[in-house]
Amino acid sequence: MKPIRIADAGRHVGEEVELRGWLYNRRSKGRIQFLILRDGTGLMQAVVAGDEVPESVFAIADRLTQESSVIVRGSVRADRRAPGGHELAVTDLEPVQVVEEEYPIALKEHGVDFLMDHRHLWIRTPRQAAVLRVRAEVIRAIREWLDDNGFALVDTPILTPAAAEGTTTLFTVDYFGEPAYLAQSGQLYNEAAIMALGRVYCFGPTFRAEKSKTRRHLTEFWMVEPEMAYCDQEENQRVQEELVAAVVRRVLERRRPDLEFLGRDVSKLEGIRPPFPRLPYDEALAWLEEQGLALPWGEDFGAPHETALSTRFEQPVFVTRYPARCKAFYMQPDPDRPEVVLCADLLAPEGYGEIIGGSQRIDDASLLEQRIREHGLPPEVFRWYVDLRRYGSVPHSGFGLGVERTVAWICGLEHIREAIPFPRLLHRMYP
RNA sequence: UCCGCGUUAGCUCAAUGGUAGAGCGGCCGGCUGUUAACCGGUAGGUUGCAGGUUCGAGUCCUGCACGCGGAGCCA
Repeated sequence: MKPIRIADAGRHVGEEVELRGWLYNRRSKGRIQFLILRDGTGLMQAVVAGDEVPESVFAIADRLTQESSVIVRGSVRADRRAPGGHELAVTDLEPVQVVEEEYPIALKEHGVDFLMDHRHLWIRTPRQAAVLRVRAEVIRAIREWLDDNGFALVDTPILTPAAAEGTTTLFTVDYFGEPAYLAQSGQLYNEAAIMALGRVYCFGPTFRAEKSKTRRHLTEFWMVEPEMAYCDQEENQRVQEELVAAVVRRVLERRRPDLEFLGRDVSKLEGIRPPFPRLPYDEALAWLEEQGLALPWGEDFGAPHETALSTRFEQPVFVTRYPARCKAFYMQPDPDRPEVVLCADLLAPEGYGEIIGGSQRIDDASLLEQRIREHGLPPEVFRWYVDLRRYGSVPHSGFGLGVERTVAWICGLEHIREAIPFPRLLHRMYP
């Protein structure tokens, strides 16, 4: 008998098939039982009718408990009463492991802390599984778009000798008696790699030891960082908007049922289309002041400012040309206004806020050395980085896109912690 | 690190300073179209920890631990 997956059940109406999965729920009504099965691709109801199966099969069904693993055989039929429109008329049941203990996660509301303690089981629930499928599609879409547009994947190190930006707190590890740090960015290495390969990206976990307690922060998160030689900030932003639009389009194409299950208003995503609006920092500041959120020039936006800006447009918005003093040391000054840098943060709409930070990088060796000094960074650690400006330096740009923030936006999640299978938070390392 | 809130049954939550309860889940029973099914029965507690006030503390006070929400920082 042919094993099928629930997502494909609609193509097998009238056929005898086999489903291999887990019991999500069981509703028993005397001599008829409704087994709600899940297999990772979806949910499907299997009907065990007392007058259609042997007593032994009915008894097995009666003993099945929540999350027991089971193989079910029967014929697929359309039925309006079934969730999803079709169901399995069971002829045979093969329990693989019957859960003997009480399953911790009831099909009722639970608190976040309890669910996070049981994250290894929580991910089985339809909502969490839908988010994880969307996440997988987001990552696949990013990689495909970059691969198809001339970017080479370059894997940058996780263990690094020093801070990339000198600002954020890093996790320290013992490296044979010497301190080493978990990478918070692959960008600096990417800048070396583009001089070899032209356009590259790294895609991996990054680590920030910041004691952040917000819905937008994890201590371990995934970031894709494209970097491009012979590329100015204008082109950098065009690449960003094309990539983001392509990812949204792809998720709508392939994971629309998951988005709808999550209750996402997909019309908002369907409207995402480049070009995205550009908003210079100075104009953003003026607009924020009108909104009663005044900020002195030179300050970076706080959470309320970012949220306000990201609800102003239907599209993601580029906030450009920040003051140099609130940005990283490697950013290229605007030749017309050296007090601002050629950079942009991309803020997702609907209040989601920053999903990308990008900039044109300094390509002059002596200016870069000056900035390293000004930021109090150890010059010897950055020697190789300055070298890149000595041997065939070119204008170049790049950006970093936060995977979990992007997934949270696309799925419409309240909190970033549901956008990664096993989140690492300030007070959470388990499971 | 700062501000605010919280911690009572497996889970979600009630309980004027006066006998610790409900719903869900578990277990037993009933029901042939359920939709987080429903109906009846039943078991289940060191009220986060340590002190204090009081005739009496889940409730008031002090300290601690843990968590949640937000801020700062950032993707």
